[in-house]
Amino acid sequence: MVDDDAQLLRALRITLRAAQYEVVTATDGRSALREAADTHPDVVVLDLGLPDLDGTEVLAGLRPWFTGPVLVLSARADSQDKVGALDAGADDYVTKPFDMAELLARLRAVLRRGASEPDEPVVRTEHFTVDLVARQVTVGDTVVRLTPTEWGLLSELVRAPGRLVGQRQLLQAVWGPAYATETHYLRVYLNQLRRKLEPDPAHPRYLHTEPGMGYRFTP
Amino acid sequence: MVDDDAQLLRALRITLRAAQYEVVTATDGRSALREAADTHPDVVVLDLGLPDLDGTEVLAGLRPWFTGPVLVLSARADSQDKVGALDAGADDYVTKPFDMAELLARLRAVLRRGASEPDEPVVRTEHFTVDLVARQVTVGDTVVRLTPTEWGLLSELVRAPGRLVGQRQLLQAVWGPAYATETHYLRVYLNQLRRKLEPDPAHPRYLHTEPGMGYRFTP
DNA sequence: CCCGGGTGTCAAGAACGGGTCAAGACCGTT
DNA sequence: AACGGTCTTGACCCGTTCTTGACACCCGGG
Repeated sequence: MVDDDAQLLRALRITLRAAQYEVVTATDGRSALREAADTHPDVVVLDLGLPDLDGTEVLAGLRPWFTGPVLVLSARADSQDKVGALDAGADDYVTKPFDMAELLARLRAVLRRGASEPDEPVVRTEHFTVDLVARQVTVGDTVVRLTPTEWGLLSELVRAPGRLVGQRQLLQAVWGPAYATETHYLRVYLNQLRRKLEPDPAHPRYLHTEPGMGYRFTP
Repeated sequence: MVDDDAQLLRALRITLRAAQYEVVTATDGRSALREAADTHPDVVVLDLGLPDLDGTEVLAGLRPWFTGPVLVLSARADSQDKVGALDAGADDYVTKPFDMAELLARLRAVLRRGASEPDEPVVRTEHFTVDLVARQVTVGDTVVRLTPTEWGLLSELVRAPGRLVGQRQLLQAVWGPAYATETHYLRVYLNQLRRKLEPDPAHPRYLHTEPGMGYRFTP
């Protein structure tokens, strides 16, 4: 739970405890990010109005590696704000003041969607490591520079280790919904990624192609 | 999209079409359930105020088999109603009147979470395993590559363990409605699947033929 | 005994999708 | 205005996959 209002924090903590949740709190953005990285929570409840960082910045800091649900609280009811937060990675947006029973129900709803994988901020293989938080890739001991597009593609694949990611899904995530059929882009950029990361780019060991379906990162 | 207000339905359809969604509509609960079963949508937007069935009844009819997200619309802002709908399996709850941009953002948010399946997504037999989420098939210890068509066929069969799946149903699901009579395809691809999966392809143990009817996967 | 519907099996050409390279378009910076 | 990096687009070759046709088989009924 991240909120700068100690009053509200206390009330929430009591209610959530009573509902059998374990609660960790933070009152500003920086400590929120630190706590999240330390405790690996199942869900984050985040107030947008924080003293140090903007709420969306916290969201942006969380999202590269945190795959669990984030429920945003905010005093602002403007739909601009809602769209911004949701597109920044929030799973739900509740405006203050809110009904406690509704918040709990929404928490149950987002948690129901599976708290599946344990989140790892850093993905390692024998040949390279991908640091989702620092946005940095290391091959052997040397840091490799990736372009924004290359990074977007790689992080999308690396976040689903072993799972097949459909080409449509990749295109929509990296380029946007309008590019869902531009499969050519994928070939070009996968090629570049393999040349930068694979020990033998011609015979990929980590970034596999599943013809007609998509691509798969195999750790 | 399920709503009895034709006006709203039309507006939504236009907006969603523009955003590259394919839209199927229904104006009452019963036809909504029928359409959903026929078209297997990725997401359902459901108005709670319907002429025939109560919205929660539709939700209850959907949830036993529909694993995708359901976004509920309602004129009622009471938090009792919200809690009820969310606990009945809704993924989000939006009160009318709503801002279109917000609805789209919430749609993106629930779709981003993907079609996570609550039931066991891995089907195992003594000789091979089918991981429906990772889209991977393993025979013994080795991973077997399937073509898109082979995978489509296999997943359709494996999703109904022990049950007979009609030829027409298979063809429509994998090749599309226009191919409902091309039973030859089934023979060719079942043959390939058996050669890849069965211990003795000539005497299938898992992928059985029911002459004149269809095929059956027996775990 | 033959016949016909439905099935299993094989193979070949066509169609498709993928890898690769490089030139041009685009963008922000200097 | 020039520059560097990045993204988009086009062209080519290649392997795979899909489609289609041919033929053998099994099994019941005439």
